[in-house]
Amino acid sequence: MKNQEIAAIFARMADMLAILGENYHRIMAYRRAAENIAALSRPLEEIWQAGELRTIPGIGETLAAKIDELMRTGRLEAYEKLKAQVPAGVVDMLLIPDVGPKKAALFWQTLGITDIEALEQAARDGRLRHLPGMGVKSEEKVLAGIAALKKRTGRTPLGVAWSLAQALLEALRKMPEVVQASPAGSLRRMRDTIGDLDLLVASAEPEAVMARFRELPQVAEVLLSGPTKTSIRTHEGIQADLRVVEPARWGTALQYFTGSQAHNIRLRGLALERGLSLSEYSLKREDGSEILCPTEEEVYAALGLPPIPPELREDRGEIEAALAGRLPILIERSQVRGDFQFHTVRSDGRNTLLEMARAAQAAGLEYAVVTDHSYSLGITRGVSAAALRRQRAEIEEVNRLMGGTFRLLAGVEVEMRADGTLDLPDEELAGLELVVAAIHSGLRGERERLTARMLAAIRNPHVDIIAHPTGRLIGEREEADLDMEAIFRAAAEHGTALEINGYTHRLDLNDVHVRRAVELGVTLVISSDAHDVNGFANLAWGVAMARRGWATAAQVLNTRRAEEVLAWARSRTSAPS
DNA sequence: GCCGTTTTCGGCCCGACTGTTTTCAGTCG
Repeated sequence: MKNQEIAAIFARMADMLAILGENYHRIMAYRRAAENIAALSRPLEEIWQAGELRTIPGIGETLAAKIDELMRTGRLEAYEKLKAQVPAGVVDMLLIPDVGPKKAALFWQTLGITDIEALEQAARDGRLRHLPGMGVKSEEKVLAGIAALKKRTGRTPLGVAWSLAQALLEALRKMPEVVQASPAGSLRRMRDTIGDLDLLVASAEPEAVMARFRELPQVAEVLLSGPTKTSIRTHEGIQADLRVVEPARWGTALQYFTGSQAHNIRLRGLALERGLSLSEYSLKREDGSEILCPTEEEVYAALGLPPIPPELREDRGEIEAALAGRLPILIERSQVRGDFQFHTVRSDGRNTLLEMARAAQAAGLEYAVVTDHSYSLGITRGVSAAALRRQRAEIEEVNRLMGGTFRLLAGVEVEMRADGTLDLPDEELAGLELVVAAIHSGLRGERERLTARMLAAIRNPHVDIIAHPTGRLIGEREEADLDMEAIFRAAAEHGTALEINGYTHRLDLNDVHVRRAVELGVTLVISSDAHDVNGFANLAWGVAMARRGWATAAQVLNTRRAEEVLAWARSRTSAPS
């Protein structure tokens, strides 16, 4: 069984236990286990086979036994029992905003409601308002929540959320009462997808800021608003939460509001060990006196920790690494010298080679690899072998025009065909400076064949880089069913680089995959996959995935100069495979 | 259910907002 499947079972069990009114901490234990399993960079099955389940944080004797049962039999008796007790539709009610385990249980136990449709009908009939703790307003909230659930679009890709947030932050920074404004939450941690936009403001006049915020043109609906916290929904249907704090409390507030929740819980535990209570307002001593932290660094320092980059704050070992003085020095966007995938009008891009070269240089790059699609990819206009040779002359011309300040490298995004071969002959590939290989079709294929197709490309000495390895498209297509562990090991063995594609809807490899690739010593490249002159901005999202995967500059090819990259590619092609 | 150079039992992060309530429960992050 896959990590995500087992994590989902434990998360579902936590929901069912909560509805049954079980001990809160027992429920949390299931949730923590689910989160930690979902975040594992290795297959749980491997850890199970090695008998090392108990090394996973949050997995003790009982849960280890449950995982063992799932791995051996494919089912879990305790889970089956819970499913027999709690109707699935009642668990689904937890998806409704403002409906939690207590209310779901109330509707189920008192009115016999066992799915969302029946709940909606009961609310319309005015049957919820008479329940204990309910009223007319709560009944309306249930209806509004069901409506919101029905039109919910899911999570938003980082790059899309980022620009929406920037617009709100710019508006906030223009307000005279605002001292400082920052993204927080998963946005600041640069998760690949974002639920709500979390924004933090420092101001001595929170009510004035809230009033102005509610009136911004981006606001479609005010969901709740108090003196320190306001939630709105934008016209795009995305929720934004604004918190306002005094400037003197900025550090604790930014730390708290950035999360993740799991990271914060660990930090608060560390604080308690030192006789301190950490909240978004301050560190409080046992005598009630407060330590104010205007900066985040002071919060971490007070707990005996170096500053931890937001991208690492997931409780995936960063606290242990920080305590041991072994935090990685993460790659930064400013260290990126080149780009390894972009397209021009020759395939499905919108700009010419020269326009793209100038845009890449304006984005701070020294070089970029031209990677128009090869011929067989039906959905785009691909380049034939002959067109590729003509493009080579164009590249040289553009390089002359750029006057030595910027360099295009001759490459291609060559298609891996279903039979594992590439759709350009070896002699054509040999004439290129860099070869990027990718799969665009048949991604729903069966695991063994698809993996074999990837491995064949990884072993091909002409192939330098595998583009967007899992093929996922956020919100549209799941990752292909691939043996990623085998792919990482083969890439490490053959020195083939794997791409972190920064295109907003790809972000592929994602953070968890990057982490495993880094552990296994795989060489990585970050690509913008730009299809027009604005596309080089995508490099920032690729860098974000690299950082979330604990990648340092040394492991990412983009930090090397063009000549070093070419030397790397030549050494690969000449090496025996 | 997990976890421990304070404990193998007794803890387990902390606070805002809303709505239903005369002091708090539920939800959310």
